[in-house]
Amino acid sequence: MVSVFDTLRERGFIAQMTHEDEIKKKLENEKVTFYIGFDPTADSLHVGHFLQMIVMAHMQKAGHRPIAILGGGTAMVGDPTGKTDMRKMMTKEVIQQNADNFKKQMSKFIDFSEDKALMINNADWLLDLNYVEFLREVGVHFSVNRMLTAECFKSRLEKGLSFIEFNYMLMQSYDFLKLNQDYDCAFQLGGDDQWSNILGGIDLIRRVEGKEAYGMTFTLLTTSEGKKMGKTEKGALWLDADKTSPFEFYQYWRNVHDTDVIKCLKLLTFLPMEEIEKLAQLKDQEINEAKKVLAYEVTKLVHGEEEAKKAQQSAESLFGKGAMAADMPTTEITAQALGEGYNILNLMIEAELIPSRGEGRRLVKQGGVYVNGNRVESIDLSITVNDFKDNELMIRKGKKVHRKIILK
RNA sequence: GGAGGGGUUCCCGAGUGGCCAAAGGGGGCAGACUGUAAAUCUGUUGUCAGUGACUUCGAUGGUUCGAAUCCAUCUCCCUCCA
Repeated sequence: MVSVFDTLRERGFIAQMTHEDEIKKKLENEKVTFYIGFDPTADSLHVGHFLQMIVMAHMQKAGHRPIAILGGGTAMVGDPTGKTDMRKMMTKEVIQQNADNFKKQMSKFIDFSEDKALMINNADWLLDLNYVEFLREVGVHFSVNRMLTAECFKSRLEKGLSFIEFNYMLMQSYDFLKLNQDYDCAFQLGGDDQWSNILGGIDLIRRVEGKEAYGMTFTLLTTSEGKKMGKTEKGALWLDADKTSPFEFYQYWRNVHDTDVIKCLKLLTFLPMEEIEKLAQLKDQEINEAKKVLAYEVTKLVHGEEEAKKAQQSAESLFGKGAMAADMPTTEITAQALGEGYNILNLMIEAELIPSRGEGRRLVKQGGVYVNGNRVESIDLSITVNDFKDNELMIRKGKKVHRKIILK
């Protein structure tokens, strides 16, 4: 039996940890309660969160108990880590709404039944804190001098750091202390950018409770060029099917860089290592096979097997044979609106393929627009009923962006 | 509270009365090359329109034939001093 510790290490999750030997031993011999925090700053989880949930799932499988902390309280303040600008302040209501969405999505990956995992909102204790008491209980234990030397604040000192954000570290540390007291949780995990915040909590527990606590961070999901992964032209890659369709989601992973495929397979899927090793042997064109596996597996985890299959089929017929795909972004148009003929540019605007007619003109001029597989030569092209086959029409922009128009 | 500096198109950043829809870079988009990859090269990047019109340079008013550029007020940000 392989321990979770070895699994995490083998798959390349671990970035830093506080006490390697103790952590390893504990994970192998005890049932450990650990926690990861999620700040509800958007209305859906994204890929960064996904990685954290995979870790939780690995840990849960090994018999440990995860606590997912929803940062309903901390999100009120805003984590300055990795941000170059001050965050927008969010209202209580928005944060609450986001937290609810998170909860729903998270339940897909983690088993919260029978106390196997907990989900707690830190707003429960943070919002009611008394300022002076908090300062006396928690504030005393923090040295401003030392905080300022932390990497996460350093960069912000040049751009400006407000007092509210400066306090983020104290609040997260307090979370850890609270969980340690109430749930006997002595182990915090997080993305590598959370390292200093985690250390803050460990320090606080040691000072207040005289107990040892542990921390571990994981590799941030970055491309080989060091950029954050999960960004698309529309912003983040969301786990919510309404915000990022399963097809788009699939395509994102289908198109990752060669150099990132294996890393992603290890981090984002539960495929056994032997299988991944095999895929790692592939060269050049064959790497596409590994990408297909990656895209399918990740989509399956997030959207379910059925959606993953659909996305895969769409992709194959689209890029493979050129046949009609069953599932891809569609736009409906009525025969009445179509009338005597609909200008191609207007149709593309209607289908949200282009933001303006100017953009459309450019695309056509440069030969980047196709209707039913034929390049559009003129911006005056008029689409009529005759262009539809079985009431369907395909418009393609560039090589990868497709839209199906349905005649009603 | 005092002194100074600044807010330019998606981002960074030039521009200090007409030649400015505004240099340059980044990013985006398309084409070529490919493996639905990367790198590279080319084109393009305010809106509408067949070369012209309209809206834009923190906000509002003013000076002027003409303002991103000058003046006034407001607003936000930064630096130094307290």
